[in-house]
Amino acid sequence: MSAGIVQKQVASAIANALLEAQQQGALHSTNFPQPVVEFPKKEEWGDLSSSVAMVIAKQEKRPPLEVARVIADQLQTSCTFLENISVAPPGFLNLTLRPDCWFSVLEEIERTGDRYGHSQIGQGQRVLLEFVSANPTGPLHMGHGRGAALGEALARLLRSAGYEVDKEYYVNDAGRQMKLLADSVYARYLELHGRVGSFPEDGYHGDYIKVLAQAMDQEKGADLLDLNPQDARRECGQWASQELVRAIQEDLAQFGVEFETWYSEASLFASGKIQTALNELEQRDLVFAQDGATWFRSSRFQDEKDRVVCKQDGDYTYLASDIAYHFDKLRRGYGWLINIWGADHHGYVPRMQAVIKAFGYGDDCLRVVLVQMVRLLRGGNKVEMSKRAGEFVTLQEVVDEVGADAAKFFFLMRRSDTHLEFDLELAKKQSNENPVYYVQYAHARLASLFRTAQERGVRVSPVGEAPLSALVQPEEIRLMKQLSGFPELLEAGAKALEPHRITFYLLELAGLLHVFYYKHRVLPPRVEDVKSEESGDLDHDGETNELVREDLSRELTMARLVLLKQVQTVIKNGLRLLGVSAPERM
RNA sequence: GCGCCUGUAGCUCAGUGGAUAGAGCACUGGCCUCCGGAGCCAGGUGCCGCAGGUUCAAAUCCUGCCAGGCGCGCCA
Repeated sequence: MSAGIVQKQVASAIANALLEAQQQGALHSTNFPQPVVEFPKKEEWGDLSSSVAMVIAKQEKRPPLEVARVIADQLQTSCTFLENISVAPPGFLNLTLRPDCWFSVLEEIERTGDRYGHSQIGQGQRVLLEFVSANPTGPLHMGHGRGAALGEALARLLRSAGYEVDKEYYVNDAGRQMKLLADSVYARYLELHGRVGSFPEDGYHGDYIKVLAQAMDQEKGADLLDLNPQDARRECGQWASQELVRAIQEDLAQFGVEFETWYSEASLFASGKIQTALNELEQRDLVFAQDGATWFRSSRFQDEKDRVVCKQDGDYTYLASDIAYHFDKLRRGYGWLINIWGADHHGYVPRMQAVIKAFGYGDDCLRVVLVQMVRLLRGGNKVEMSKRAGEFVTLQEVVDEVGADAAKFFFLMRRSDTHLEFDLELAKKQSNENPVYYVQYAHARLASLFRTAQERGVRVSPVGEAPLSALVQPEEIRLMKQLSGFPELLEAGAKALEPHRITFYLLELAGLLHVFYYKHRVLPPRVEDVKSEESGDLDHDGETNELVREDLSRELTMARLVLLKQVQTVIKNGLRLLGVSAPERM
């Protein structure tokens, strides 16, 4: 556990107060829940608040407000780090901490550095995260980009929470789609040699097929014309899918997404793993023959009906591959499988859950994260895409146009199960409309500050040596509070599989930083500035942007530099989890 | 017909049991002699789709309905 150390401290203080109150007869319950401590919505309500009084009111058989007062009295006497404590209807405990409580957060960040916020809730459990897994029948498009960004961020988030995550891409290099690809490429190849090939009815019409045929022609010349059509087609298919997989790998690498393994569907056939998995099911009496086909009894496991795994013509269905694939994942020792799928595959989820259960695993072993469609806009107008005609915006085009950072950040600004509007013009804008730059700018601004400090010979001291008691301004306290919430954010985000929470956190943190930075100075003015500035140091005041005086002592400079160093660390940590760069300059 | 997802400010969306529901954008007006103005400040908006229910407490949980999206193959 590494929920924010301040919250932890307060929670245990409340827990102690409950016990003490009970020993003194002020409370009667024998069992107390772990007190929940959270940031209240309004600053007037204090730094932290707890609802514990309302939770135990029932077992105490007293009104929540009365219970809250008892706890408050106990805390008042036993707790030294509280500046103020109050109760509010219907029974909240509102706590205001002494400012120096937050200093421990700065120490914690300095001590743990780029691991600040990490936890061990995953306990080293091995997770297989499968995502993208687009058929190697064409280039990746926008929707795949969303899945890719999500998967990469999720992997990093889960690793930060103590899971051992492997990322895997399942390559569908078998089956009907591959046959169509082979036929399409072969037809284009024949055209190159002046022969009229019959282009498959539902083949792939995109221009990239022609490009593939040309490339293959360059490499192999007219060799394929001598083969019988069946062998030639197979050759075309294998060659094309290899090329496409390589192109996909390049696209993803440029997008900053890499996989530990690329798992071939065809290898399941070649190695006999499909038959092995089906035999395993047969031993469990979960397959049967009917109408000349072989069926899996998925209805035993809350699927709506049984499913065919081997067709009348003897071919395996796609489900058969998936059964073998997931069986293999489990056999490789992963205790938790996470699949990121397009939302249009949601109907397939119960079937896959049935497979997991059929092999004797709990249904919590497989978690499917569904990703909704991306609606692409350009300056507010919808960009039409038609996969049929081979016209779609590829991931490559988007990355070329707006950059990998902006693309990833935009993909991760929404919960995965909501539709996403992606406006190319907005993502490109280098202005306040663009959230990516707002966060990155905060980081670059701090980097610049530290460069300037170094130029002027001002050293950033270790936290332990800094006069932190100089930090008393609301903007400073707010920053420290926000920093203290980072560990809890990562834990909760990992549990919920929701990396988008990090983007919102970073936008808030960047906002607090910008406000602070506007209102307060950190470095003393240069000597020549002081001479020309007879009226003394200027600074900005509380809730307005009017100029006011603020004495900038040496101590204050030191303390603020140390604070901002930790802010920079956390922004960098957050951006890294999203897979977005934290630039030193922009 | 059945199933899954979504419905929150003009727009795009946060918020999944807590207090008077938030942010960005858009709109209006202001702020740079100074560490990066890609920044800051001020201005107002809501039958939280509708109706019941559970609870001390519901945007959040349950039920029904309405609207939009997506599925429901011996396709992948």
